[in-house]
Amino acid sequence: MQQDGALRKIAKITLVEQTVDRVQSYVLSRQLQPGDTLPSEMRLAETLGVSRPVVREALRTLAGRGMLTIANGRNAIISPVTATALVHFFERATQLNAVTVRELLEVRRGIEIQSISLAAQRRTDDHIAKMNAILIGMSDVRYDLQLYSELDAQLHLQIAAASQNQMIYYFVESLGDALRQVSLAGLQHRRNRAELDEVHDIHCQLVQAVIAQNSALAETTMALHVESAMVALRRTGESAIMTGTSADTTTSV
Amino acid sequence: MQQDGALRKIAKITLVEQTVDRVQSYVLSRQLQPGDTLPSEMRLAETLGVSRPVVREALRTLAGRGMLTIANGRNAIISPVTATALVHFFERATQLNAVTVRELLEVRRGIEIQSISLAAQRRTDDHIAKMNAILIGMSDVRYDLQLYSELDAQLHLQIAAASQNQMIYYFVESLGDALRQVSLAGLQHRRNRAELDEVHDIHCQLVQAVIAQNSALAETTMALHVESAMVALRRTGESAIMTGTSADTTTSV
DNA sequence: TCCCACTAACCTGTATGATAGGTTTAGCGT
DNA sequence: ACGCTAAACCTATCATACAGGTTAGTGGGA
Repeated sequence: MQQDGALRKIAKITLVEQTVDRVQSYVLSRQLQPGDTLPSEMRLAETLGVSRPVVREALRTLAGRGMLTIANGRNAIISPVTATALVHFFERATQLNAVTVRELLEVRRGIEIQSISLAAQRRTDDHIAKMNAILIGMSDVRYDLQLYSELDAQLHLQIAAASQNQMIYYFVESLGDALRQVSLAGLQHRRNRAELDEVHDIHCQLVQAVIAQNSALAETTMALHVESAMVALRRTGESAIMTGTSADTTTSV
Repeated sequence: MQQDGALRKIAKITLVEQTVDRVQSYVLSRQLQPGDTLPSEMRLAETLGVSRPVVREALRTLAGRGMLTIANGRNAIISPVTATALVHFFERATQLNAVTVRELLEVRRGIEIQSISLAAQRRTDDHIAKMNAILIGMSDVRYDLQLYSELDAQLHLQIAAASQNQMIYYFVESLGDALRQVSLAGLQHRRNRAELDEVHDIHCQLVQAVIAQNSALAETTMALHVESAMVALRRTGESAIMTGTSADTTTSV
């Protein structure tokens, strides 16, 4: 009786998983858009011939993937595409140490260069205005690391917006999130004023290149910018390895 | 009456959502690694003071995010980080037309350039050997679009492997997946032999640059390569817009 | 002594039924 | 015509039960 397990395994997709697929097909076949609602759990259960708990678990799975929003009293709603799935992904990768901060920064380098390259080609006057506004704010808080890094993130987002590429925007958003959590605190502590001025100067150059629609210059400047972050990280990485973990006094005295 | 909505929203986190967070904290606090198991649903339910269905729905949510694997008879298992979450994300973005193929290709451009740049710096002889093996295979099937594109994907993956950056590998993997589904069929149909030879030639140049550890050359060559794909896409995009929702496997009744 | 088959304990998969509480809508009253 | 309320609908959660998969221990046979 156990030997047909090999065959069974193929056929042995659980009801919940089948339901996940079928709900997904339902959404796809009707071309449901963000904001549209699914039928109620009871109706889905009847239609698909399964019990309500099975439907609920399937919906939770899809909600976990970022496809649905579930709330009390309302039918499930199709979610718009957002960066949350990416945020979860990066969060998890860093928490498991499956991926190092260095690796994230390298990805960021590729994305940000592409981002500013497109931004230089496609930016509108409106984008420029917003970037300049952010730059002015940055100059004001230039020596407040907390506030500055906040505006720094906004500037990079604005550049991504100017790239007219939604996907790039999501990546810049989620990568910024992941990197802030992982390394920013430790990273920025050991910067003196000269270095901070230099960083701000590069930010100005970035915007200048975008204004001038000089995408080659924008790319190289951005490369410089990200690489300086990598260097700073390497510097901190040597002394302050994982302040968060156990109080293990390594014997490397 | 609507004003307390803000307050309500804070207090009104469902038990399932709380349980999601608490299970996640549990995993984090114990530093559970891929392959490790969670306590049984019953034990979790007791520990957290909720019913088993609530625990199950929370676990399904986390499984949807790619954090857990759930199977019959076994406790839930911590999943390794894989590209599946990214695949779902890209799949959904393209299905909703929230993102165009052009946008995906632009992201790919940034990632692949970074990928090959690092590959040129870090590749080992073993990587080179595998790339050459793939190139030979490609040459053999040079005019069979189906087989060629398969090896093409493998080559790009091998380059990503040589970059020694796991995250980049995931991106190359999932972007390849998304782009294959969306555009490859239509895209490659209108290529004649001369163009195919040209494409193959560029592939050879890519590997040459990696071998020579010339990362600048590798970057520009890759830029060329991806941009030619963009041009080809634009060409097909004009006539064959959205072969789109193929009525594929809507199998089970 | 060693190996294998079998069973018992544990676990997830799924269904049913019930109740509490949030949302929406239609109807009622002014 | 407008506002309010109540009914209808829906999700959230719980308790319970049983079927079927997995694993480990146990006892018997070679």
